[in-house]
Amino acid sequence: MALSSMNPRKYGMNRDPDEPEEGGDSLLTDRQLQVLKLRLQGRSQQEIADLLGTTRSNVSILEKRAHQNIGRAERTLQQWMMIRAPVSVHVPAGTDVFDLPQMVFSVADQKSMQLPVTAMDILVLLRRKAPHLFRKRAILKDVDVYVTEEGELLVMESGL
Amino acid sequence: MALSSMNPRKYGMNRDPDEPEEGGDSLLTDRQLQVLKLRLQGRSQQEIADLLGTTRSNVSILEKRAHQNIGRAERTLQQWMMIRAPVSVHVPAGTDVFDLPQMVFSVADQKSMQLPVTAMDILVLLRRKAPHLFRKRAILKDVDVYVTEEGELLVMESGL
DNA sequence: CCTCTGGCAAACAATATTGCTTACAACTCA
DNA sequence: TGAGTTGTAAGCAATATTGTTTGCCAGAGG
Repeated sequence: MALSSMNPRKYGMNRDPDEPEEGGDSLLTDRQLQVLKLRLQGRSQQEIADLLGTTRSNVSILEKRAHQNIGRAERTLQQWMMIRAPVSVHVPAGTDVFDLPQMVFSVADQKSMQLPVTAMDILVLLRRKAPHLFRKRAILKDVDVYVTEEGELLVMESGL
Repeated sequence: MALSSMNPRKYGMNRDPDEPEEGGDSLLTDRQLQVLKLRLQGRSQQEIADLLGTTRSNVSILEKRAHQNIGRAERTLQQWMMIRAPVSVHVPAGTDVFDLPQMVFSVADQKSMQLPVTAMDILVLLRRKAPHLFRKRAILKDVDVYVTEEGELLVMESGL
């Protein structure tokens, strides 16, 4: 049985107007979520199209727009962190990662802020967030490190 | 000089149709970003309204919708991580945090996955992401922990 | 009392986004 | 070669979102 028969939605209807979208919605529509989940289970676009009762091309576009929305969400949070972060440190390529916490703390000190993170937190988090920017103890490219008052960290290649 | 005179946009125009939005856009519109930045500088809504050449109420709504979009972005990424995570562990209240890495690794082992994180990474990351869910070595509420293949972590209160 | 501050509702025009279709192109694998 | 796979473009109807206005309401502080 095609799943679509349980979703007798009109053309172009992608949200329920009865629910006042209280505050708990995301960028991903129901349709996009269905496609993502089935895709993650290894199904082909054609299989999904049959399950959802639509065309293969449509599934392709639903998937594409879903990933677009995920990218938008990521960039939105990065942007928000960047404008909100009281501490931003420019780190030139070649810097020793072990010097990094010191650099962050010194900028925080200048603003008489006390960050809720330890030096080790910084090392662990940065390594995790951008492994491709490190090589052994060296930093490969110029990066900017942002830290919020809550201790969230963001690493970005300089000039992005 | 009011900033608005440099933004001679028509009514309802919130994006430049000439730029094909290559792929680097976020949820926050220019207008929303202006308000957020000025707000973070401590300005009042009325000040900002004067700067941008609009009304105080408008600034209030721009600010509100900006925060709505940030929330949407957060929920989107959480949702994406949840459906994508091959490892999800239910952790009952009262669990010792030091048992947590073991729980995660055992689930990963069951799926014969090798997570690119150490036990310490897990402790550091979870403490950082949800400090309010911990108290000394105990976990306060039932939570679910999700881990992706790339080693990203997410903690969520169970049933949210 | 008044003022400054902020949240929020309803309404509107303009623009953006979505789900969908049809059609064409490119790739891999047998 | 052919089949299975995926990306993508153009276009359409329906819905969502945005910036804006006007107006009302509430707390804080003088």
